[in-house]
Amino acid sequence: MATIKDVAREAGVSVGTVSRYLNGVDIKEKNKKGITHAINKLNYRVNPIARGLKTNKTHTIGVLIYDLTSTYATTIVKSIEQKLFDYGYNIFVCDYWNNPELEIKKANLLIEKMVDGLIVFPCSYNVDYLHAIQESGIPVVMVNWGLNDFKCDHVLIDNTNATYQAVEMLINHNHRRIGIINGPEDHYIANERLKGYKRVHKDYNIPLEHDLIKMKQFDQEIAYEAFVQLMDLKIPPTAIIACNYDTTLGMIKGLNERKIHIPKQLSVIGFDNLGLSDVVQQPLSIIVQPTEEIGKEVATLMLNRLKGNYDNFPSTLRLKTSFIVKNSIHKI
Amino acid sequence: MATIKDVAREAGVSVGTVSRYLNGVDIKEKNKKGITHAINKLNYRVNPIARGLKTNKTHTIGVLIYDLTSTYATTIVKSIEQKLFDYGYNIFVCDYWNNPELEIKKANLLIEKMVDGLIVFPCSYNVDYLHAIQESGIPVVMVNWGLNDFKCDHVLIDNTNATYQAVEMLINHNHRRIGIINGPEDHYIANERLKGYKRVHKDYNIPLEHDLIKMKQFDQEIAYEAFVQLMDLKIPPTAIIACNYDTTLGMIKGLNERKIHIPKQLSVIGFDNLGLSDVVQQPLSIIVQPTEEIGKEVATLMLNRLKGNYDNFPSTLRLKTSFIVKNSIHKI
DNA sequence: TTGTAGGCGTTATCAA
DNA sequence: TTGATAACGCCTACAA
Repeated sequence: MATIKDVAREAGVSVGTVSRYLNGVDIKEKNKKGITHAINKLNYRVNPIARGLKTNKTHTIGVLIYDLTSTYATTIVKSIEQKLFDYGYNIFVCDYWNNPELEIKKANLLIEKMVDGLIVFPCSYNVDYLHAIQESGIPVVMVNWGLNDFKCDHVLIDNTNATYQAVEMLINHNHRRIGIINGPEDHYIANERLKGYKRVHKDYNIPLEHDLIKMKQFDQEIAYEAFVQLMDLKIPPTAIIACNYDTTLGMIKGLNERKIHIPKQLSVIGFDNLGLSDVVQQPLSIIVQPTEEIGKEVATLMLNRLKGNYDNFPSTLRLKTSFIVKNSIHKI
Repeated sequence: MATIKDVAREAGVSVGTVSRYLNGVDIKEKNKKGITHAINKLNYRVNPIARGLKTNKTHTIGVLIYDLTSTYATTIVKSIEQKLFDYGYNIFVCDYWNNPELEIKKANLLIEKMVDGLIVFPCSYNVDYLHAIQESGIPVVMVNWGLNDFKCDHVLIDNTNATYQAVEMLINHNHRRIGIINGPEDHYIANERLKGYKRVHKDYNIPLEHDLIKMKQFDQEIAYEAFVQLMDLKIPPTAIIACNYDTTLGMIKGLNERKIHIPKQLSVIGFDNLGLSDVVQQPLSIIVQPTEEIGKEVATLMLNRLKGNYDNFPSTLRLKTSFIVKNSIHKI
């Protein structure tokens, strides 16, 4: 591999001149020519490792996600990458398999690799490790995860309103027994979405019924079981809302297995439209997140912080969801 | 950030001793204690960038995939990562959005970041760029993509047999007009899978019918259109096989839309079981790839090459698919 | 077994 | 504007 030294020798100038040229500093036209010639001849490319050693910048952003096979996460990551790439950054995706211990380990790995910034999709509140990272000057942006004690930039969606509006529609169709299949209570997203469910019940003076609220896991199989439990209640719900993609899939599995007709026998609302909407046979109303936009905002925020622009830090962007209404909601 | 120098000073030894300790060379017990103490006190961590500058090793493997949101690819990548991580390597996932130009760009980015090895999921034959990479001593492992002119390690699945056996089962159920929804002919995987389809027709003396063979794109929407075309034939097929996950989804969309009963009205076989099997209402026989095993083999191969073990290079592993048979095949 | 010092490929400072 | 040279943090002869 040719080094800057070789180029300098070949071009008959000093390494300083070559380095300056490489970094966009103006040099004599004549030298410029000689250097580009030498670079081409030697097929020289800068060594970003060596450069990083000196500049402490790698132009690489670490992205820490809970699961690489989560289409929700990868859809957003794709959008993040697209934008960052346009600005000369590339990303380093790490997956921590929903394991908080691994999360810390991998975060440190990323830091060791000298990423210039860190984008995190958390799935627990064990994010103390981010303190040190942020304090060491590395910008941290969190995706769809709220935190009270730790100050960093956030891009969220309006989880509470999303479920509020969806359930409100069910209520307006005279549903009173509405089941909810959700993640665990100590999960930020699950909790926010539960809030919407509760709030709209309160606003419409409908008493909450514990049996109808399934705070389980954001997991297809477990959601399926929750669905079965709901339908096996002495008085089953007349409508069910699933609170993320996996729980929606679990619910669909249950619908298929029990051959429940939508919307005659049951009204349903799902969450996240990640490709399966065409595959399910029955109509399905879906709460949709602006994944593309989320990614863009995350990237923009990160790029600002990297430039040293810390305007209104910590900033919290909250994006609106939309609601695709299909014939899955029945008036009773 | 504390450096090795700081540790040395704190422990009252030389940097050489600290470095040796860090790299597993035996040193005096007393010094060992002093150094570990200093390391803890200063919260010192080696700087892999600096180390990499010296050793030319980053313990990072680049993974180049065509699309980050492809569950097929990420499922395999996850398995790759799992294994590599156990051996002290981590991965750097890059997505080239099915764009051969970007593919080259991103590959070079990865190389610049000094990855020790490169794992590629190609989607075209424009892989000349890999020549130079491999010749520079960086091991390259290719996933499910065959190549005649370029020698590198491969992990494949037995694409041809997969479709052969599936179509054979249809034939044994007396189907003679079997539609196939597949990717483009210049796509390695599509082509291999087409071969199986053709071969079994030949072996059973069934003439091929051009109208039944849809070499389109591995894309849900386009596959849906192909499905419609097949069903709109004057004499539609009695059975259809879809040749990857996306085409399977497209086919299912068509089935739903036309309310075609499986297997009474049509026998169908899909490809790749990536979460959809529970979601579709109708029974679906599926050709399944051993994604976990593919990832493991890719990682193992890579680890060997990294160790300098180039036994039987280039090696081509071909893994068997399995076939989940459900009630989607009707005897006529 | 340990310390010293040179070098990995850059950037950045300082004179010239 | 340029060249020489000292860092950056680590590894590794070589000498002690």
